Amino acid sequence: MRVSKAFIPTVKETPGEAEIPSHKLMLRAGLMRKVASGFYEYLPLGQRVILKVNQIIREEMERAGAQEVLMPIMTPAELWQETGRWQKYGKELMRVKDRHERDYALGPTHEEVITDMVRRELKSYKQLPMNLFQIATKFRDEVRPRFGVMRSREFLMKDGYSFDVDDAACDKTYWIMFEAYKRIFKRCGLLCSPVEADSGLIGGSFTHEFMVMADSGEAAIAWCQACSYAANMEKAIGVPSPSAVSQAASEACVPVDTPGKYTVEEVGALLKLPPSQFIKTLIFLADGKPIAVLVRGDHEVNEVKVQNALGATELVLASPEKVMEVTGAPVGFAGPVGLKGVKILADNALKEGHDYVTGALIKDKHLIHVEIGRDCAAPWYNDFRSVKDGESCLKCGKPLKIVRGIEVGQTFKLGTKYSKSMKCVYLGEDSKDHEAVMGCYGIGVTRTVAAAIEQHNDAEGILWPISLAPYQVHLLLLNPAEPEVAKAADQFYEDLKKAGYEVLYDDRTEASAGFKFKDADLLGMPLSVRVGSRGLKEGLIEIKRRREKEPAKVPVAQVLDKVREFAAEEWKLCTH
RNA sequence: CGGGGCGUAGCGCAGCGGUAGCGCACUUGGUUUGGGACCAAGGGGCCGUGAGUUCGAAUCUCACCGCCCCGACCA
Repeated sequence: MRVSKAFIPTVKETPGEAEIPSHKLMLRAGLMRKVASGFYEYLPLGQRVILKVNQIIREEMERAGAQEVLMPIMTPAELWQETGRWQKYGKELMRVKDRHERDYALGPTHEEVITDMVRRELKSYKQLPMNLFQIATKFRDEVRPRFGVMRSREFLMKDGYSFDVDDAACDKTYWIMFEAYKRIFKRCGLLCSPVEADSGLIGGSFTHEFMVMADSGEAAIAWCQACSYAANMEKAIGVPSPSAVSQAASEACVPVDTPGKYTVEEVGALLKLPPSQFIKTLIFLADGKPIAVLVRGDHEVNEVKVQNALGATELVLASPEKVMEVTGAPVGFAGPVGLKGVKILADNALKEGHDYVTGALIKDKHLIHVEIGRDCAAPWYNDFRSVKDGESCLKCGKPLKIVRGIEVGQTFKLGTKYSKSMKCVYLGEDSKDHEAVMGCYGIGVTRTVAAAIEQHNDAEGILWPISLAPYQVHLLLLNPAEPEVAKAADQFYEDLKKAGYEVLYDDRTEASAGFKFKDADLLGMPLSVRVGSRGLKEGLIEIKRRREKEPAKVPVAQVLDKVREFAAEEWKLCTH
């Protein structure tokens, strides 16, 4: 494509609305424009990247035995009512009425539609397994769209659904999809890790989120580089640092004055004791009932873990008034000793330690020499805290890092949740009806594009992995006014195309060399070929990799070989 | 939905009671041409919308709309 004829509106200044690198660069490089909050239009360059991601997904899904279908974006309310999600989904489900006042939802995901489709055709176990996917526009009326295409209301998603005869067969399919996902993201040139996660609204028995590591990510992950253990903070388990005191206190537990000191830090400073010798006591309301959660002074309560352990639907921190009512003291002086009438949960890390300090349930007093089990009843121990950065990995003992990640895909084993409520059954070998066992597998296509930029950019612009780059080679004609230079560049354009490369040819006569360099850095094609009078005089052409600072200068006759060599190196980074 | 901020030229911004401005971009002519060139001449605005206050409103007041950020929420 000649730049002189292309629709690639690059922008020098950063639009004010953009916050994170991918959003800024997608606007600046002319990949997309915003139409309204949460809606974007993709310009030619953006669309080319999307098509590349789609193609990789198609190839890997087909390799894994899935078949492509296409479902409507408008879905009838009755299907959602069958599974109860018409009520449960909330405002995110975009509801619309047609001219006959009939209710529909714009599909945010398609479990109901696909289950309906399959149940109408599924008769015998001989038709299973069945694994179907589509790449289609999804609509979710997000509370707060942000970060450009990272969290938009309309977006492109690959969603796949599998149907198997039983649990074991579903597991097998799940792991085939899991492997396919790893291949897809590797081929997209992304550093991506599957993490154990919570299953949320879709429900089901187990699930992985595929996270692209990037500082701007919305989710925190505990990650071990040594053994590649990775888990969502809601699930992650680490080995805590040793307790401050390992021997039981011989003295009896006694109150001390701590006037005006509420926090672990303040009381610790006053008593000259480390935070890890404290028991931090937080009062929560679980479905309205007060509970106390104990963690070590240097740890934080993980509310999702508490909520899941209790099986509660709602967990909120108690108000100061409620704390007063439950503990008999203001916030800051709660403790397990003498605490009556509430269920007490304690984090596992507290089990090992001794001689603790904790609130005395009296204003301005704390207790020292506290022994759990001696001074108060043994609580319900479980994992109730968040992993801390630098803690040891449970699997290999190496330090865990807390990193941020962008969720680009998720795999769920659904079980029979949908096939049961929607009666998606087949006749088994035993001549009886059985519910199909389902899995579902999503990839945010447009989000993957943003994540790729998030992971591959510098101060000048994008650095596309060659597998996603809109064009593999950016050819720059530096001196368009000089006929012999222009002629040479034109020839390279033809030769490179003939050699099978996708070439963006900056043939503009009005743009200066410097302008073209800046545009090339911004657009981020992995390779650029620079044809100028300076080099041409000596018979040399510059070939520059976007990731390298300096170009290679090669004789005219060797340009294609050098391009081939560099391209091969780039492809190695995107090969599974 | 709570808190904060912003709406002025295509983009980035200034102006904050008295004739609507700057930089970039755009058009024309000329000179340039290896890291976002220079000179000259131009075009482009219901100052988000509506109501008020005022002799006079981009500027003050109120309401509404839109957008952005933080939070709650999130396959």
